[in-house]
Amino acid sequence: MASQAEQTQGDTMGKIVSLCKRRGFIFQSSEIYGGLKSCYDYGPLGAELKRNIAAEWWRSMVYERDNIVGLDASIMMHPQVWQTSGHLAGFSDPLVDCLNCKERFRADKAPRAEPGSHAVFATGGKAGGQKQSATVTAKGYVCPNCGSPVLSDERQFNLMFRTALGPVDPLADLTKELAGQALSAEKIREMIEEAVRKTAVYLRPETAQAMFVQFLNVQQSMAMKVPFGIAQVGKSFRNEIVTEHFIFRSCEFEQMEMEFFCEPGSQKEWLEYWRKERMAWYHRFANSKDAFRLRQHAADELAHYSDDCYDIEYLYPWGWGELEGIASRTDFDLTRHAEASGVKLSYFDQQKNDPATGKPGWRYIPYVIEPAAGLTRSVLCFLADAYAEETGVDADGATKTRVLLKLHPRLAPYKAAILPLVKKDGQPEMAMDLVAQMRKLGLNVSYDDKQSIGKRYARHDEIGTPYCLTIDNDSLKDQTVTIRDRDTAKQERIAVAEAIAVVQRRLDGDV
RNA sequence: GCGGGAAUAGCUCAGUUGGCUAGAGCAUUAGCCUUCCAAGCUAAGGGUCGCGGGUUCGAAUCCCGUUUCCCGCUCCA
Repeated sequence: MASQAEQTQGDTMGKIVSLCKRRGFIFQSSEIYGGLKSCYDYGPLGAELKRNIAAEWWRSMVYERDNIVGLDASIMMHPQVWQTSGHLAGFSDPLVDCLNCKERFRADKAPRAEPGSHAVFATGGKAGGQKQSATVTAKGYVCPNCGSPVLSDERQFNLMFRTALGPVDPLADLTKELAGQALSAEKIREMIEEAVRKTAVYLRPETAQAMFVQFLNVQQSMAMKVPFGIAQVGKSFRNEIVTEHFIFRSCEFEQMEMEFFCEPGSQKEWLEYWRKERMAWYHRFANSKDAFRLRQHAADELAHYSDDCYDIEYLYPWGWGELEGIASRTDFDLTRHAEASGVKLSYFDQQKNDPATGKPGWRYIPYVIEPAAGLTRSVLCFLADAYAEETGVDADGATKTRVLLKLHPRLAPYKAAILPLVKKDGQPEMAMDLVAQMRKLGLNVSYDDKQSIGKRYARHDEIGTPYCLTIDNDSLKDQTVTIRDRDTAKQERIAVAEAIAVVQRRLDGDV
């Protein structure tokens, strides 16, 4: 439910949230029990919208290309995957945040310093900042990055959801062992951690790692030649500290990621290529092209594995926010997994000469460009982009506001609504016959004979149905219908067969 | 995680210093009527006022806790 604050602050977001609930797009999870933080359910129409977005992504990434194939990996993976990727740090080792340079580090690995002494560091943490000094606290260490002693508390901190694989309670034996023993909190913590770790598995915090781990299987089974990509759509889970903006930042979310493996040295041009491709994809389905922008990460903003990165940002109702990250991940992931697993995750190109030796045949670890899009965020983005209000005058001369979702026909839950003008005189029968014809063609259409024709038009405007085909008495005589366009509300009378063709053309046409 | 705000019917909201059986519009359902943009008539269903305690003769209203949402910090491998 939208709050007062949201209503007063510019209530586009509130209106979207309200429409989502009223029209069956998105509900809060477990609402009858008071709701569960940051969890949302996609209702009948939201499920369609999300599926359609994912299907269009898949079509443009996989079906329309020779060199990209799909993957649908398990959400739980071997814990070593997360050890290697670096996601696992923090469960057993307390982490500390530097309040000066924002570095997060392990307390036990930090440089020691005498408590009470003065530590000198640069403000902002990077070269060029002003020199400053502060007293080293009782912690007895400073930030490994900038040397500042101004630090957060030590915290057991991890964004991953941890669970146990196997039905045996990992704490059963430990409980017996601990009962009656007088141990320090640290010791108990350590013992619990050790017991839990034996059966611990994690819900993936990103889908990407599966593409790296299955790199060889995919490459060999499909005889892929570099450059090639592996695409995946699926759920990921992160224990976000702050969840916000409806479905924008939630602990359970859905990603559309593609790892594109290319020759070392070619990453810059591929990054450029994917940046353009992905922006064009959003533009193809959106009304407001200006609401999308590309933002390059600053050098100090880049993740440790990345040598360049762009975000595609969207102008959400509350401001610019991330929609997709397109990162140049170098050979970091494959190299790390190769080292940790002992499996050679490399590629051999017989056509090329090894640049180091000049001899025929080049074995290398591919570089990776990763366009990682948020499917959940795309749902919100396309809803916001489609939301429109038009003020007009109704039949009685009163001012009316028409709410409509100008969704691209490919994304719209229903491709058309088939409406008998009145519920008699054979009109419902003819309408249902038309519905059957269109469903046979694979079109998701809606039959609707509830209430007045005006209300039905309004309802379908609000859920983004691009066309309404209305059956009246003339339809029965000459096999015509009126076809109404959602965005213009204009109607014309055409033959039934032509109406079906119009709907199909918009779907097959210039998307 | 910190600070602030909010929660009354499916939606948007009223509800006075604590006081009658908690209301309205829209939406929903049934019937009638209707030949093109939220029409009309008749009737019906739907709320233990987010949840749990407390104060009181009496709580939607006051107090405490809690859940969820929003805003601002913070965080975001």
